Amino acid sequence: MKEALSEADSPVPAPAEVVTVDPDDPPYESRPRASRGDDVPLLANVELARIFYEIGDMLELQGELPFKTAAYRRAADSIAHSPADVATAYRRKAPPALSGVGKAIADKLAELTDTGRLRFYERLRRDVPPSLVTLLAVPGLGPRTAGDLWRALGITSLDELEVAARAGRLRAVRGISERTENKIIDGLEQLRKRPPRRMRLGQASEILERLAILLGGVSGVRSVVPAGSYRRRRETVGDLDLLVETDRGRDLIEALHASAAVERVGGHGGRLGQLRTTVQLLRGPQLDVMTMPLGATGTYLVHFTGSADHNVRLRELARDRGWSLSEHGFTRLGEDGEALAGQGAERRTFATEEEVYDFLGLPFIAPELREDRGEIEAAREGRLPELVDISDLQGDCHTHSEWSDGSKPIDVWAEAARRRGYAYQVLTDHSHSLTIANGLDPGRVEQQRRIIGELNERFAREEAAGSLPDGAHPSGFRLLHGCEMEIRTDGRLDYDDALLARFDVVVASLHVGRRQPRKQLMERYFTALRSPHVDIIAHPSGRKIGIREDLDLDWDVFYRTAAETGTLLEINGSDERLDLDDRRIRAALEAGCRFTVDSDAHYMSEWDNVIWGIGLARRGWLEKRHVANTLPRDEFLALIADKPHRVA
DNA sequence: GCCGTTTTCGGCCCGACTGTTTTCAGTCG
Repeated sequence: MKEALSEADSPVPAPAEVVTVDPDDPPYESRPRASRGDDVPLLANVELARIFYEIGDMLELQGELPFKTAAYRRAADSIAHSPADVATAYRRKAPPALSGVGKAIADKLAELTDTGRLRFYERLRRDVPPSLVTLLAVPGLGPRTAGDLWRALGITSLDELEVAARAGRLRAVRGISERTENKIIDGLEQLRKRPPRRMRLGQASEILERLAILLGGVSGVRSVVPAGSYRRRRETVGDLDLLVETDRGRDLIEALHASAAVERVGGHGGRLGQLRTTVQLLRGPQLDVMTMPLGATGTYLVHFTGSADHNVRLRELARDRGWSLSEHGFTRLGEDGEALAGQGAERRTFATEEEVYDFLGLPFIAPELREDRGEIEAAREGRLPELVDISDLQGDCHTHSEWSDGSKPIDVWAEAARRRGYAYQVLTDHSHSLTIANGLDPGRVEQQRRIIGELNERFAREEAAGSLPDGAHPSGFRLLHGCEMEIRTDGRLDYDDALLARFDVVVASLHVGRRQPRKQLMERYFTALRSPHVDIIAHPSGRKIGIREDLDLDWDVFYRTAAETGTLLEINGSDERLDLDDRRIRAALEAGCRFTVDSDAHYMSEWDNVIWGIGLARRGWLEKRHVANTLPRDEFLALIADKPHRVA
């Protein structure tokens, strides 16, 4: 079940920081619960989830029943992915219905939010050394063996493990040979050398495209499909997965192994005409390649796209209908509930994913939704969203020219955007207080406006004369004058109202003073949200994945204020931002917010960031009507002009 | 520990690979 662990979205503080045990504090049992209450800090969903993941790990190390440990992890998944703020809801005595959370875990959640502590968890941490959990990161070392090593040799940390392994002491434990011992030493070295790092979507895409061209050229190959978390558009990608439809699997595997892109061949095997191999790419990630039989790719695509949790649900559904589901297809279950084996077994395979879902009585579920976050129920009840699509975008509301920190002159952007087929693009150079990005003072804003006006006049003349460039939008193109206005540390906006009123679109954001306390940050955002001129808040959380943490905000209040004032929230498609993230998009949607999906392009190559933005929007269950820049130009401008503009 | 238009008890997802072992358990995706 490392699978479930690695799927946890973002790192959270070490548990030691979450549950504080003060030696001078009277023991919990002696304090009446009511005396704690509101001064207990509320834990974020990821922090709560982390505790339950860890409980699952520790129980497993203790040798607890697998179903019990799995139950804790399922509950942790549910908490981590809940759009509601779980701790706040519990504090308000209105716990949300979370699948996998029954009485026992609900009680633990109540205790945690009420007192900031969990006695069960504290006891476990006394019984099972918390550092033992770190052993599970060693490739090939699972909870069973780690628990055995701890009980037999008292090993509780990576350092102790290494010392014992090098001294040849591990093989004293039953089930561990010299060979296994060496494998553990290898695993430890791998762990040191290559810390597990997930790739950004853009990096994954580049590698996958190259490989798809390589493999697509091998004879017998009919299609190459990237699968796994990349296809689901998770915000970062670990290993890469490629599915190849071919009847000449051996040729394919040989071609891959012979490629200069491959540093090391891990392993390969397969059966039922389906082959697979794992390779280490040169200066790159690990790649799994699986072949699919011609014309029967449906269950393979479903299986290797995942997520693990989604697949579990599908297999349960299959089971209910008397079938066992695997990547190879459906197999009829016998009287005893076991899949029938051998020649006589009834098997079903399908050419497409649509047919696989149909066989299970479900409509097609888009890859971005396959996380077991309610999509199965929604599919069953016919209320899956009609997801927004990249082809719905009519314009981009966040781009930079060389006037601030972008790369090209204004007219070059405008011409290229026109040929790209957009109906509009908003030029949003930085405002003057952001001097590091060469922000524009009011004088330069006026100059910019004149240039944009002249360009648009020329476009209008050309359209009237019927001379549109190749690829142009049928309704023509206009460059809209906007800005990315800094919300200053003292809470003031960077331009005055008179100047702001003259922009077509005002995007506000916050780059400096990120470490201010929550109250101050919220005040700054309130000023922008309540301004009649601010249309969009760009990259609201301010995070950079793996580099910079989120701003400390009261998110529920933020969403509510955005919805009330009709301020749009940006989904920034830059693959190092991806901000808002999918969980926040869903929460904001429930609060009644509306969105834009933007590239934040500084270079033209970054225009395609909207692909990741749309992926994220789809993971957040957004439909076309929720995304403002899917509107035709006139409607978009009317919406912007008329704030508030809430979703009906 | 969770969960139920076949159940409040008895189930709970699938297959491949690996290693240690003579028939299976642990790990992984």
